[in-house]
Amino acid sequence: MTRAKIKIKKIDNITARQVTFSKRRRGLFKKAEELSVLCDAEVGLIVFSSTGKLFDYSNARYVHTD
Amino acid sequence: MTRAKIKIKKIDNITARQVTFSKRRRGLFKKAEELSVLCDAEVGLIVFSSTGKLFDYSNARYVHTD
DNA sequence: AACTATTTATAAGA
DNA sequence: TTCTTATAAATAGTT
Repeated sequence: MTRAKIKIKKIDNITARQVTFSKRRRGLFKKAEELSVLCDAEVGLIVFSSTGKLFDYSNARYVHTD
Repeated sequence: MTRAKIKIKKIDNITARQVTFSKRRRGLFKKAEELSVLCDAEVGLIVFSSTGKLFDYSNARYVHTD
């Protein structure tokens, strides 16, 4: 996606994989929040890194329609 | 983000909001899948549009560590 | 639904 | 891990 185009396949090198995870995780959560705000949508996002660390986001509002 | 930079605030016009929702929802789900593949992460994503329509993604593998 | 000018995300490197 | 930067990707406004 930048200096060089990459293939979407598991990154073998552990260090490189962790670096990419940090960068893309941030981007993903940012996009998730933008979608919820711009479009008045409810979004829930859960990510576990390959080392088992949890990251999550939600803007859920508890609503019932009945 | 493109022809013009936008503010991240709720889009008032319903039609415009739906169009943006469709475009950005696709982008978000694509990014979610890319993260899971590239970084061997587990990702769960749930989105409800403002009209209550559900969209979800998960690559979860059921694992236990004990 | 397609187009395209621009913004944004990001791979590689420092 | 944080910054830089060149380039790929996403997307706002338009048609």
